[in-house]
Amino acid sequence: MKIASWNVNSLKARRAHVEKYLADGGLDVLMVQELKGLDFPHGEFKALGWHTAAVTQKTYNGVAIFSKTPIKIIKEALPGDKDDEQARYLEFETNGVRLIDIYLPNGNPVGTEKFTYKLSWMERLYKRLKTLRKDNIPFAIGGDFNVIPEDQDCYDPKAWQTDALFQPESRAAFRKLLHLGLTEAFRALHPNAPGHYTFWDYQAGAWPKNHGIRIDHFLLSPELADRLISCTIDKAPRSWDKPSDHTPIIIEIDP
DNA sequence: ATGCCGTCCGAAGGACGA
Repeated sequence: MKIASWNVNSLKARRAHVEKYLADGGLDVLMVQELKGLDFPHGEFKALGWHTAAVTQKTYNGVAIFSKTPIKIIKEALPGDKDDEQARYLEFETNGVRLIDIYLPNGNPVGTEKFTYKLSWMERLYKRLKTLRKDNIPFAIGGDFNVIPEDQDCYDPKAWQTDALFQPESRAAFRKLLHLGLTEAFRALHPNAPGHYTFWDYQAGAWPKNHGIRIDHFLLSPELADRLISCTIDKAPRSWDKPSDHTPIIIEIDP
């Protein structure tokens, strides 16, 4: 079972890219982030053979899933704050597996309510995942975590020192998720391997110079970690015409 | 030290991203 996560930076702008990836990627499930629009063309994707679900809002955020098998939606929002209307969370089951698609808040600039929102969102996520662990529900969570876990996940740690993605608080909150007994798929299979990124800024020639950061991740509960076959970053879509600034990360799970 | 680029909304340029 192949599951991919990809921040597409506008579904409207990346529609052809997504359709190409669904056609050629050999995926069972694709989870995407940053739809950046209210409308989601369920009918058009159904015609292409995909079950879909989406949580959207106007202009910002938004997450969606594509699956070859029917989708049972579990939650369309992260519990813990009824006033939070940002479309960043989708928990579902498909093909007998619990999956979670997230677009974790960016949090910049540090020292503002945006950063405290990021940290509070991560604490709410911790509580939700803790519940799933306590209830012994196997799951995989993937998405744009907007966290650079370690120095080796960043081409130039100094350049990111003041960024919300690299703050000690952000990284500690990420580790706290791992301390629930979760496996970070890419790093578990590729330890001590710097230079592997999932995001490259559009500016300053970041892509050709491989000045990237690794911020898109999959975390697996123990049962699914046991079944993890591979975790790869597919750099190809970042080289396409008018690309997203992120590229897909893919896990393969033994069925 | 800062902007670089891209997208949205909407019809100019600010908000946001990371």
